[in-house]
Amino acid sequence: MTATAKKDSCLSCEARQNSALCSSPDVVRVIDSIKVNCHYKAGQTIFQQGQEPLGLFAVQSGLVKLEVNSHDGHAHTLRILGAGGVVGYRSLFAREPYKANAVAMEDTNLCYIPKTELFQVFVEHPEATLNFMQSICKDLRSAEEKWVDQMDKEASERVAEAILFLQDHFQDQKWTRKEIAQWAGTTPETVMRALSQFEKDGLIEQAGRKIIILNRAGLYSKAAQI
Amino acid sequence: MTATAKKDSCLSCEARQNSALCSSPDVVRVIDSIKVNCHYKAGQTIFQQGQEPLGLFAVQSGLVKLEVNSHDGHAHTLRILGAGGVVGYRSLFAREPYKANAVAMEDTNLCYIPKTELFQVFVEHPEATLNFMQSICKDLRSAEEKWVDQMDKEASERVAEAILFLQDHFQDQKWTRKEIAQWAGTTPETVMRALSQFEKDGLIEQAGRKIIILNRAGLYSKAAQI
DNA sequence: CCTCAAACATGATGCCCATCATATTTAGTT
DNA sequence: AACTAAATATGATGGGCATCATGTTTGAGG
Repeated sequence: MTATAKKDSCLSCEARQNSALCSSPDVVRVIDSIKVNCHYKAGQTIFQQGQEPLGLFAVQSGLVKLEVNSHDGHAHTLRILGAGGVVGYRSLFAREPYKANAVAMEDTNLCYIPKTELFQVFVEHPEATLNFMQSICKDLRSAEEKWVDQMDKEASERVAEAILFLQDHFQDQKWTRKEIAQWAGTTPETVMRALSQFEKDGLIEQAGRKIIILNRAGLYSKAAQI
Repeated sequence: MTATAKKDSCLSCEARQNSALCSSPDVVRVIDSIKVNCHYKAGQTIFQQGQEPLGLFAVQSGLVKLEVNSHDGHAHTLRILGAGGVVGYRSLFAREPYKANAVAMEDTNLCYIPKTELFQVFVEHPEATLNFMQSICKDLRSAEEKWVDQMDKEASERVAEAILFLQDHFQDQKWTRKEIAQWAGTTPETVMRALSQFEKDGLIEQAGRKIIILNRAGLYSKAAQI
Protein backbone atom coordinates (compact mmCIF):
# COMPACT_ATOMS: atom_id res chain seq x y z
CA MET A 1 0.00 0.00 0.00
CA THR A 2 1.24 3.50 -0.82
CA ALA A 3 -0.23 6.57 0.85
CA THR A 4 -0.80 9.37 -1.61
CA ALA A 5 0.78 12.72 -0.90
CA LYS A 6 -2.40 14.70 -1.27
CA LYS A 7 -5.53 13.74 0.64
CA ASP A 8 -8.32 13.68 -1.90
CA SER A 9 -11.59 15.12 -0.70
CA CYS A 10 -14.77 13.04 -0.70
CA LEU A 11 -16.66 16.22 -1.54
CA SER A 12 -15.21 16.27 -5.04
CA CYS A 13 -15.07 12.48 -5.47
CA GLU A 14 -17.05 11.23 -8.44
CA ALA A 15 -17.17 7.67 -7.16
CA ARG A 16 -19.41 8.92 -4.37
CA GLN A 17 -22.45 8.81 -6.66
CA ASN A 18 -22.22 5.05 -6.96
CA SER A 19 -21.33 4.23 -3.41
CA ALA A 20 -23.67 2.64 -0.91
CA LEU A 21 -21.46 4.10 1.77
CA CYS A 22 -22.01 7.76 0.93
CA SER A 23 -25.73 8.11 1.46
CA SER A 24 -26.08 11.65 2.78
CA PRO A 25 -23.92 14.82 2.67
CA ASP A 26 -23.65 14.54 6.44
CA VAL A 27 -22.15 11.09 6.27
CA VAL A 28 -19.83 12.04 3.44
CA ARG A 29 -18.40 14.85 5.52
CA VAL A 30 -17.67 12.53 8.44
CA ILE A 31 -16.16 9.83 6.24
CA ASP A 32 -14.04 12.44 4.52
CA SER A 33 -12.45 13.28 7.85
CA ILE A 34 -11.60 9.70 8.84
CA LYS A 35 -10.66 8.05 5.54
CA VAL A 36 -7.06 7.50 4.42
CA ASN A 37 -6.18 7.48 0.72
CA CYS A 38 -4.00 4.70 -0.54
CA HIS A 39 -2.81 3.40 -3.88
CA TYR A 40 -2.29 -0.11 -5.24
CA LYS A 41 -0.58 -1.05 -8.47
CA ALA A 42 -2.13 -3.53 -10.88
CA GLY A 43 -1.77 -7.04 -9.50
CA GLN A 44 -1.12 -5.99 -5.91
CA THR A 45 -2.92 -7.76 -3.10
CA ILE A 46 -5.03 -5.62 -0.79
CA PHE A 47 -5.78 -8.30 1.75
CA GLN A 48 -5.65 -12.05 1.98
CA GLN A 49 -7.74 -14.88 3.29
CA GLY A 50 -7.09 -15.48 6.99
CA GLN A 51 -6.14 -11.92 7.90
CA GLU A 52 -8.10 -9.93 10.44
CA PRO A 53 -10.13 -7.02 9.00
CA LEU A 54 -9.25 -3.68 10.57
CA GLY A 55 -11.42 -1.53 8.36
CA LEU A 56 -12.85 -1.43 4.89
CA PHE A 57 -11.85 -0.07 1.52
CA ALA A 58 -13.89 2.13 -0.78
CA VAL A 59 -12.84 2.17 -4.43
CA GLN A 60 -12.15 5.71 -5.59
CA SER A 61 -10.88 4.66 -9.01
CA GLY A 62 -9.61 1.46 -10.59
CA LEU A 63 -10.80 -2.11 -10.31
CA VAL A 64 -10.67 -4.70 -7.54
CA LYS A 65 -11.61 -8.36 -7.53
CA LEU A 66 -12.47 -10.61 -4.63
CA GLU A 67 -11.39 -14.17 -5.27
CA VAL A 68 -11.03 -17.49 -3.51
CA ASN A 69 -8.46 -20.10 -4.37
CA SER A 70 -9.47 -23.72 -4.34
CA HIS A 71 -7.13 -26.51 -3.37
CA ASP A 72 -6.29 -27.49 -6.96
CA GLY A 73 -4.98 -24.05 -7.83
CA HIS A 74 -8.16 -22.77 -9.42
CA ALA A 75 -9.40 -19.28 -8.61
CA HIS A 76 -13.00 -18.13 -8.53
CA THR A 77 -14.03 -14.50 -8.68
CA LEU A 78 -16.72 -13.71 -6.13
CA ARG A 79 -17.16 -10.02 -6.79
CA ILE A 80 -15.65 -7.26 -8.92
CA LEU A 81 -15.70 -3.69 -7.68
CA GLY A 82 -15.22 -0.47 -9.62
CA ALA A 83 -15.42 3.15 -8.51
CA GLY A 84 -17.87 3.46 -5.63
CA GLY A 85 -17.59 -0.21 -4.68
CA VAL A 86 -16.76 -1.31 -1.16
CA VAL A 87 -14.25 -4.06 -0.46
CA GLY A 88 -13.76 -6.01 2.74
CA TYR A 89 -17.07 -5.23 4.38
CA ARG A 90 -18.37 -8.80 4.60
CA SER A 91 -15.70 -10.18 6.90
CA LEU A 92 -15.58 -6.96 8.90
CA PHE A 93 -19.29 -7.00 9.67
CA ALA A 94 -19.42 -10.75 10.09
CA ARG A 95 -16.62 -10.27 12.63
CA GLU A 96 -14.46 -13.04 11.22
CA PRO A 97 -11.17 -13.29 9.31
CA TYR A 98 -11.18 -12.61 5.58
CA LYS A 99 -12.39 -15.59 3.55
CA ALA A 100 -11.19 -14.28 0.20
CA ASN A 101 -8.33 -12.35 -1.34
CA ALA A 102 -8.74 -8.82 -2.66
CA VAL A 103 -6.56 -7.98 -5.65
CA ALA A 104 -6.20 -4.78 -7.65
CA MET A 105 -6.88 -5.64 -11.29
CA GLU A 106 -5.41 -2.34 -12.45
CA ASP A 107 -3.85 0.70 -10.78
CA THR A 108 -6.35 1.53 -8.09
CA ASN A 109 -7.00 4.29 -5.57
CA LEU A 110 -8.76 3.21 -2.41
CA CYS A 111 -10.03 4.98 0.67
CA TYR A 112 -9.32 3.04 3.82
CA ILE A 113 -11.80 3.55 6.66
CA PRO A 114 -10.76 2.17 10.08
CA LYS A 115 -13.41 0.01 11.70
CA THR A 116 -13.79 1.87 15.00
CA GLU A 117 -14.54 5.15 13.29
CA LEU A 118 -16.76 3.40 10.75
CA PHE A 119 -18.88 1.73 13.43
CA GLN A 120 -19.18 5.12 15.09
CA VAL A 121 -20.56 6.59 11.85
CA PHE A 122 -23.10 3.78 11.57
CA VAL A 123 -24.20 4.15 15.18
CA GLU A 124 -24.73 7.87 14.74
CA HIS A 125 -26.35 7.61 11.29
CA PRO A 126 -28.88 4.77 11.28
CA GLU A 127 -30.15 5.70 7.83
CA ALA A 128 -26.60 5.20 6.48
CA THR A 129 -26.56 1.73 8.00
CA LEU A 130 -29.89 0.79 6.44
CA ASN A 131 -28.70 2.18 3.13
CA PHE A 132 -25.60 0.01 3.26
CA MET A 133 -27.68 -2.99 4.31
CA GLN A 134 -29.62 -2.61 1.07
CA SER A 135 -26.39 -2.99 -0.85
CA ILE A 136 -25.37 -6.07 1.14
CA CYS A 137 -28.74 -7.68 0.54
CA LYS A 138 -28.35 -7.16 -3.20
CA ASP A 139 -24.94 -8.81 -3.03
CA LEU A 140 -26.58 -11.73 -1.26
CA ARG A 141 -29.10 -12.03 -4.05
CA SER A 142 -26.32 -12.01 -6.66
CA ALA A 143 -24.48 -14.77 -4.85
CA GLU A 144 -27.55 -16.97 -4.52
CA GLU A 145 -28.45 -16.36 -8.15
CA LYS A 146 -24.95 -17.33 -9.19
CA TRP A 147 -25.31 -20.64 -7.37
CA VAL A 148 -28.62 -21.40 -9.03
CA ASP A 149 -27.30 -20.41 -12.45
CA GLN A 150 -24.34 -22.72 -11.97
CA MET A 151 -26.79 -25.61 -11.95
CA ASP A 152 -29.57 -24.52 -14.27
CA LYS A 153 -27.65 -22.90 -17.06
CA GLU A 154 -25.19 -24.32 -19.53
CA ALA A 155 -21.66 -22.98 -19.59
CA SER A 156 -22.27 -20.94 -22.75
CA GLU A 157 -25.34 -19.34 -21.18
CA ARG A 158 -23.27 -18.29 -18.19
CA VAL A 159 -20.65 -16.84 -20.51
CA ALA A 160 -23.31 -14.80 -22.31
CA GLU A 161 -24.59 -13.62 -18.95
CA ALA A 162 -21.05 -12.78 -17.84
CA ILE A 163 -20.12 -10.58 -20.78
CA LEU A 164 -23.45 -8.76 -20.50
CA PHE A 165 -22.84 -8.17 -16.82
CA LEU A 166 -19.25 -7.07 -17.27
CA GLN A 167 -20.26 -4.72 -20.09
CA ASP A 168 -23.06 -3.17 -18.04
CA HIS A 169 -20.92 -2.55 -15.01
CA PHE A 170 -17.48 -1.86 -16.47
CA GLN A 171 -17.80 -0.37 -19.95
CA ASP A 172 -14.74 -0.39 -22.19
CA GLN A 173 -12.92 -2.71 -19.85
CA LYS A 174 -10.93 -5.50 -21.47
CA TRP A 175 -11.14 -9.02 -20.08
CA THR A 176 -9.04 -12.09 -20.66
CA ARG A 177 -10.74 -15.43 -21.30
CA LYS A 178 -9.44 -16.54 -17.93
CA GLU A 179 -11.01 -13.60 -16.10
CA ILE A 180 -14.34 -14.21 -17.76
CA ALA A 181 -14.09 -17.92 -16.94
CA GLN A 182 -13.38 -17.27 -13.27
CA TRP A 183 -16.39 -15.01 -13.10
CA ALA A 184 -18.72 -17.30 -15.06
CA GLY A 185 -17.69 -20.46 -13.23
CA THR A 186 -16.09 -22.31 -16.13
CA THR A 187 -12.76 -22.69 -17.96
CA PRO A 188 -10.97 -20.39 -20.42
CA GLU A 189 -11.39 -22.99 -23.18
CA THR A 190 -15.14 -23.10 -22.72
CA VAL A 191 -15.28 -19.29 -22.75
CA MET A 192 -13.27 -19.37 -25.99
CA ARG A 193 -15.66 -21.72 -27.72
CA ALA A 194 -18.69 -19.77 -26.53
CA LEU A 195 -17.26 -16.45 -27.74
CA SER A 196 -16.34 -17.97 -31.11
CA GLN A 197 -19.89 -19.20 -31.48
CA PHE A 198 -21.38 -15.84 -30.46
CA GLU A 199 -19.18 -14.14 -33.04
CA LYS A 200 -20.19 -16.65 -35.70
CA ASP A 201 -23.84 -15.93 -34.80
CA GLY A 202 -23.23 -12.20 -35.20
CA LEU A 203 -23.98 -11.46 -31.57
CA ILE A 204 -20.60 -10.00 -30.71
CA GLU A 205 -17.46 -8.72 -32.40
CA GLN A 206 -13.99 -9.03 -30.98
CA ALA A 207 -11.52 -6.21 -31.49
CA GLY A 208 -8.36 -7.55 -29.94
CA ARG A 209 -9.25 -8.17 -26.32
CA LYS A 210 -12.27 -5.89 -26.37
CA ILE A 211 -15.68 -7.46 -26.84
CA ILE A 212 -18.29 -5.41 -28.70
CA ILE A 213 -21.87 -6.51 -28.27
CA LEU A 214 -23.69 -6.27 -31.60
CA ASN A 215 -26.98 -7.90 -30.73
CA ARG A 216 -27.82 -7.31 -27.11
CA ALA A 217 -31.26 -8.90 -27.23
CA GLY A 218 -29.91 -11.96 -28.99
CA LEU A 219 -27.18 -12.39 -26.44
CA TYR A 220 -29.63 -11.89 -23.63
CA SER A 221 -31.86 -14.64 -24.99
CA LYS A 222 -28.82 -16.94 -24.95
CA ALA A 223 -28.19 -16.06 -21.32
CA ALA A 224 -31.74 -16.32 -20.06
CA GLN A 225 -33.43 -19.53 -19.15
CA ILE A 226 -36.55 -20.09 -21.20
CA MET B 1 -51.86 -17.69 7.53
CA THR B 2 -53.71 -18.30 10.78
CA ALA B 3 -53.48 -15.89 13.70
CA THR B 4 -53.16 -17.72 16.99
CA ALA B 5 -55.62 -16.91 19.73
CA LYS B 6 -53.04 -16.23 22.39
CA LYS B 7 -50.22 -13.76 21.75
CA ASP B 8 -47.04 -15.53 22.79
CA SER B 9 -44.58 -13.35 24.63
CA CYS B 10 -41.04 -12.86 23.31
CA LEU B 11 -39.89 -12.73 26.91
CA SER B 12 -40.54 -16.44 27.36
CA CYS B 13 -39.63 -17.43 23.79
CA GLU B 14 -36.82 -19.96 23.60
CA ALA B 15 -36.08 -19.21 19.95
CA ARG B 16 -34.86 -15.81 21.07
CA GLN B 17 -31.47 -17.23 22.06
CA ASN B 18 -30.69 -18.12 18.47
CA SER B 19 -32.07 -15.06 16.80
CA ALA B 20 -29.98 -12.31 15.27
CA LEU B 21 -33.00 -10.08 15.67
CA CYS B 22 -33.24 -10.24 19.46
CA SER B 23 -29.91 -8.75 20.46
CA SER B 24 -30.74 -6.88 23.67
CA PRO B 25 -33.55 -7.08 26.28
CA ASP B 26 -34.53 -3.58 25.22
CA VAL B 27 -35.05 -4.61 21.62
CA VAL B 28 -36.88 -7.78 22.61
CA ARG B 29 -39.38 -5.75 24.59
CA VAL B 30 -40.10 -3.48 21.64
CA ILE B 31 -40.40 -6.32 19.17
CA ASP B 32 -42.70 -8.13 21.57
CA SER B 33 -45.11 -5.22 21.36
CA ILE B 34 -45.21 -5.00 17.57
CA LYS B 35 -45.01 -8.62 16.42
CA VAL B 36 -48.01 -10.68 15.37
CA ASN B 37 -48.07 -14.45 15.90
CA CYS B 38 -49.16 -16.60 13.03
CA HIS B 39 -49.26 -20.28 12.19
CA TYR B 40 -48.59 -22.21 9.01
CA LYS B 41 -49.27 -25.87 8.37
CA ALA B 42 -46.68 -28.15 6.81
CA GLY B 43 -46.44 -27.39 3.10
CA GLN B 44 -48.07 -23.98 3.26
CA THR B 45 -46.53 -21.10 1.39
CA ILE B 46 -45.55 -18.05 3.44
CA PHE B 47 -44.70 -15.80 0.52
CA GLN B 48 -43.93 -16.15 -3.16
CA GLN B 49 -41.53 -14.78 -5.69
CA GLY B 50 -42.76 -11.48 -7.12
CA GLN B 51 -44.73 -10.35 -4.09
CA GLU B 52 -43.92 -7.14 -2.29
CA PRO B 53 -42.45 -7.60 1.21
CA LEU B 54 -44.45 -5.85 3.91
CA GLY B 55 -42.48 -7.11 6.88
CA LEU B 56 -40.42 -10.05 7.96
CA PHE B 57 -40.98 -13.33 9.71
CA ALA B 58 -39.13 -14.71 12.70
CA VAL B 59 -39.36 -18.46 13.25
CA GLN B 60 -40.65 -19.25 16.72
CA SER B 61 -40.88 -22.98 16.11
CA GLY B 62 -40.95 -25.28 13.11
CA LEU B 63 -38.97 -25.22 9.89
CA VAL B 64 -39.03 -22.96 6.83
CA LYS B 65 -37.23 -23.24 3.52
CA LEU B 66 -36.46 -20.57 0.98
CA GLU B 67 -36.44 -21.97 -2.53
CA VAL B 68 -36.32 -20.84 -6.13
CA ASN B 69 -37.92 -22.69 -9.01
CA SER B 70 -36.05 -22.94 -12.26
CA HIS B 71 -37.77 -22.98 -15.63
CA ASP B 72 -37.56 -26.78 -16.02
CA GLY B 73 -39.46 -27.43 -12.82
CA HIS B 74 -36.46 -27.98 -10.61
CA ALA B 75 -36.34 -26.40 -7.18
CA HIS B 76 -33.25 -25.26 -5.33
CA THR B 77 -33.14 -24.62 -1.62
CA LEU B 78 -31.35 -21.38 -0.80
CA ARG B 79 -31.71 -21.38 2.96
CA ILE B 80 -33.38 -23.40 5.70
CA LEU B 81 -34.49 -21.68 8.88
CA GLY B 82 -35.36 -23.20 12.24
CA ALA B 83 -36.31 -21.56 15.54
CA GLY B 84 -34.68 -18.15 15.77
CA GLY B 85 -34.22 -17.85 12.02
CA VAL B 86 -35.47 -14.84 10.09
CA VAL B 87 -37.30 -15.19 6.79
CA GLY B 88 -37.94 -12.53 4.19
CA TYR B 89 -35.37 -10.02 5.32
CA ARG B 90 -33.28 -9.99 2.12
CA SER B 91 -35.95 -8.66 -0.22
CA LEU B 92 -37.28 -6.33 2.45
CA PHE B 93 -33.92 -4.64 3.05
CA ALA B 94 -32.96 -4.75 -0.63
CA ARG B 95 -36.27 -2.97 -1.25
CA GLU B 96 -37.31 -5.24 -4.06
CA PRO B 97 -39.95 -7.95 -4.62
CA TYR B 98 -39.32 -11.41 -3.24
CA LYS B 99 -37.01 -13.47 -5.42
CA ALA B 100 -37.77 -16.78 -3.76
CA ASN B 101 -40.63 -18.71 -2.21
CA ALA B 102 -40.83 -19.37 1.52
CA VAL B 103 -42.47 -22.65 2.45
CA ALA B 104 -43.21 -24.20 5.83
CA MET B 105 -41.58 -27.64 5.88
CA GLU B 106 -43.55 -28.64 8.95
CA ASP B 107 -46.14 -27.01 11.19
CA THR B 108 -44.56 -23.69 11.99
CA ASN B 109 -45.16 -20.72 14.27
CA LEU B 110 -43.90 -17.41 12.98
CA CYS B 111 -43.80 -13.89 14.33
CA TYR B 112 -44.64 -11.33 11.72
CA ILE B 113 -43.03 -7.92 12.15
CA PRO B 114 -44.38 -5.11 9.93
CA LYS B 115 -41.68 -3.18 8.12
CA THR B 116 -42.48 0.32 9.32
CA GLU B 117 -42.24 -0.64 12.96
CA LEU B 118 -39.17 -2.77 12.25
CA PHE B 119 -37.28 0.07 10.57
CA GLN B 120 -38.20 2.21 13.54
CA VAL B 121 -36.60 -0.32 15.87
CA PHE B 122 -33.44 -0.35 13.78
CA VAL B 123 -33.25 3.45 13.66
CA GLU B 124 -33.60 3.67 17.42
CA HIS B 125 -31.27 0.74 18.18
CA PRO B 126 -28.17 0.97 16.00
CA GLU B 127 -26.47 -1.88 17.84
CA ALA B 128 -29.40 -4.13 16.90
CA THR B 129 -28.90 -3.18 13.25
CA LEU B 130 -25.19 -3.99 13.36
CA ASN B 131 -25.97 -7.26 15.10
CA PHE B 132 -28.38 -8.21 12.35
CA MET B 133 -25.88 -7.13 9.69
CA GLN B 134 -23.45 -9.67 11.13
CA SER B 135 -26.00 -12.38 10.45
CA ILE B 136 -26.62 -11.17 6.89
CA CYS B 137 -22.90 -11.13 6.18
CA LYS B 138 -22.62 -14.72 7.34
CA ASP B 139 -25.47 -15.66 5.01
CA LEU B 140 -23.56 -13.97 2.21
CA ARG B 141 -20.51 -16.05 3.01
CA SER B 142 -22.60 -19.23 2.95
CA ALA B 143 -24.02 -18.36 -0.43
CA GLU B 144 -20.64 -17.59 -1.95
CA GLU B 145 -19.18 -20.75 -0.47
CA LYS B 146 -22.02 -22.77 -1.93
CA TRP B 147 -21.25 -21.39 -5.39
CA VAL B 148 -17.57 -22.28 -5.09
CA ASP B 149 -18.35 -25.74 -3.73
CA GLN B 150 -20.66 -26.36 -6.66
CA MET B 151 -17.63 -26.14 -8.95
CA ASP B 152 -14.79 -27.50 -6.86
CA LYS B 153 -16.44 -30.42 -5.15
CA GLU B 154 -17.87 -33.60 -6.54
CA ALA B 155 -21.53 -34.36 -5.98
CA SER B 156 -20.80 -36.95 -3.27
CA GLU B 157 -18.63 -34.43 -1.42
CA ARG B 158 -21.47 -31.95 -1.43
CA VAL B 159 -23.83 -34.62 -0.13
CA ALA B 160 -21.44 -35.37 2.74
CA GLU B 161 -21.25 -31.66 3.48
CA ALA B 162 -25.03 -31.37 3.31
CA ILE B 163 -25.83 -34.09 5.80
CA LEU B 164 -23.20 -32.74 8.20
CA PHE B 165 -24.70 -29.27 7.90
CA LEU B 166 -28.27 -30.45 8.30
CA GLN B 167 -27.32 -32.57 11.31
CA ASP B 168 -25.49 -29.68 12.97
CA HIS B 169 -28.31 -27.22 12.52
CA PHE B 170 -31.43 -29.39 12.75
CA GLN B 171 -30.76 -32.42 14.92
CA ASP B 172 -33.17 -35.34 14.74
CA GLN B 173 -34.81 -33.89 11.67
CA LYS B 174 -35.65 -36.34 8.90
CA TRP B 175 -34.84 -35.48 5.30
CA THR B 176 -35.94 -36.99 2.03
CA ARG B 177 -33.36 -37.65 -0.69
CA LYS B 178 -35.02 -34.91 -2.68
CA GLU B 179 -34.67 -32.36 0.09
CA ILE B 180 -31.01 -33.19 0.53
CA ALA B 181 -30.49 -33.00 -3.23
CA GLN B 182 -32.11 -29.57 -3.48
CA TRP B 183 -29.85 -28.34 -0.72
CA ALA B 184 -26.67 -29.96 -2.04
CA GLY B 185 -27.24 -28.92 -5.64
CA THR B 186 -27.68 -32.35 -7.18
CA THR B 187 -30.35 -35.01 -7.86
CA PRO B 188 -32.11 -37.48 -5.56
CA GLU B 189 -30.46 -40.37 -7.43
CA THR B 190 -27.00 -39.00 -6.83
CA VAL B 191 -27.82 -38.46 -3.15
CA MET B 192 -29.02 -42.06 -3.01
CA ARG B 193 -25.81 -43.47 -4.41
CA ALA B 194 -23.68 -41.28 -2.15
CA LEU B 195 -25.60 -42.33 0.97
CA SER B 196 -25.39 -46.01 -0.01
CA GLN B 197 -21.64 -45.64 -0.37
CA PHE B 198 -21.30 -43.81 2.95
CA GLU B 199 -23.25 -46.59 4.63
CA LYS B 200 -21.10 -49.24 2.95
CA ASP B 201 -18.04 -47.37 4.24
CA GLY B 202 -19.45 -47.36 7.76
CA LEU B 203 -19.70 -43.59 7.91
CA ILE B 204 -23.44 -43.43 8.44
CA GLU B 205 -26.38 -45.63 9.34
CA GLN B 206 -29.88 -45.19 8.04
CA ALA B 207 -32.83 -45.90 10.31
CA GLY B 208 -35.79 -45.39 8.05
CA ARG B 209 -35.54 -41.78 6.92
CA LYS B 210 -33.26 -40.78 9.77
CA ILE B 211 -29.54 -40.58 9.06
CA ILE B 212 -27.21 -41.41 11.93
CA ILE B 213 -23.64 -40.24 11.55
CA LEU B 214 -21.29 -42.95 12.81
CA ASN B 215 -17.95 -41.50 11.78
CA ARG B 216 -18.07 -37.76 11.81
CA ALA B 217 -14.39 -37.22 11.03
CA GLY B 218 -14.52 -39.68 8.16
CA LEU B 219 -17.54 -38.01 6.67
CA TYR B 220 -15.93 -34.63 7.11
CA SER B 221 -12.85 -35.77 5.21
CA LYS B 222 -15.15 -36.82 2.37
CA ALA B 223 -16.73 -33.37 2.35
CA ALA B 224 -13.56 -31.30 2.59
CA GLN B 225 -11.37 -30.50 -0.31
CA ILE B 226 -7.83 -31.75 0.22
C1' DC C 1 13.60 -3.63 -30.81
C1' DC C 2 13.82 -8.10 -29.08
C1' DT C 3 12.48 -11.58 -25.95
C1' DC C 4 9.53 -14.62 -23.68
C1' DA C 5 5.84 -15.55 -20.81
C1' DA C 6 1.06 -15.17 -21.12
C1' DA C 7 -2.99 -15.29 -23.76
C1' DC C 8 -5.41 -16.99 -27.75
C1' DA C 9 -7.27 -20.68 -30.46
C1' DT C 10 -8.84 -25.40 -31.65
C1' DG C 11 -8.86 -30.39 -31.58
C1' DA C 12 -9.07 -34.98 -29.05
C1' DT C 13 -10.35 -37.65 -24.99
C1' DG C 14 -12.61 -39.23 -21.00
C1' DC C 15 -15.68 -39.17 -17.17
C1' DC C 16 -18.85 -37.34 -13.94
C1' DC C 17 -23.45 -37.10 -13.32
C1' DA C 18 -28.12 -35.83 -15.03
C1' DT C 19 -31.66 -38.31 -17.14
C1' DC C 20 -34.70 -42.10 -17.96
C1' DA C 21 -36.53 -46.46 -16.70
C1' DT C 22 -38.45 -49.74 -13.51
C1' DA C 23 -39.43 -52.28 -9.32
C1' DT C 24 -40.25 -51.98 -4.45
C1' DT C 25 -41.43 -49.84 -0.11
C1' DT C 26 -43.32 -46.32 2.68
C1' DA C 27 -46.64 -43.35 4.53
C1' DG C 28 -50.55 -40.42 4.43
C1' DT C 29 -55.63 -40.32 3.41
C1' DT C 30 -60.49 -41.83 2.85
C1' DA D 1 -57.68 -51.67 6.25
C1' DA D 2 -57.41 -50.52 1.60
C1' DC D 3 -55.56 -47.42 -1.58
C1' DT D 4 -52.52 -44.41 -3.88
C1' DA D 5 -49.08 -41.01 -4.46
C1' DA D 6 -44.58 -40.30 -3.02
C1' DA D 7 -40.17 -41.99 -1.71
C1' DT D 8 -36.60 -45.45 -2.02
C1' DA D 9 -33.40 -48.10 -4.60
C1' DT D 10 -30.53 -49.49 -8.57
C1' DG D 11 -29.28 -50.08 -13.40
C1' DA D 12 -28.40 -48.25 -18.20
C1' DT D 13 -27.34 -44.44 -21.25
C1' DG D 14 -25.65 -40.29 -23.15
C1' DG D 15 -23.99 -35.64 -23.26
C1' DG D 16 -21.73 -31.58 -21.47
C1' DC D 17 -17.63 -29.91 -20.33
C1' DA D 18 -13.17 -30.22 -17.87
C1' DT D 19 -8.76 -31.71 -19.06
C1' DC D 20 -4.77 -32.27 -21.88
C1' DA D 21 -2.20 -31.28 -25.91
C1' DT D 22 -0.25 -28.33 -29.41
C1' DG D 23 0.54 -24.35 -32.30
C1' DT D 24 0.00 -19.36 -32.88
C1' DT D 25 -0.31 -14.62 -31.45
C1' DT D 26 0.03 -10.88 -28.40
C1' DG D 27 2.10 -7.50 -25.55
C1' DA D 28 4.74 -6.08 -21.56
C1' DG D 29 9.48 -5.18 -19.99
C1' DG D 30 14.62 -5.10 -20.43
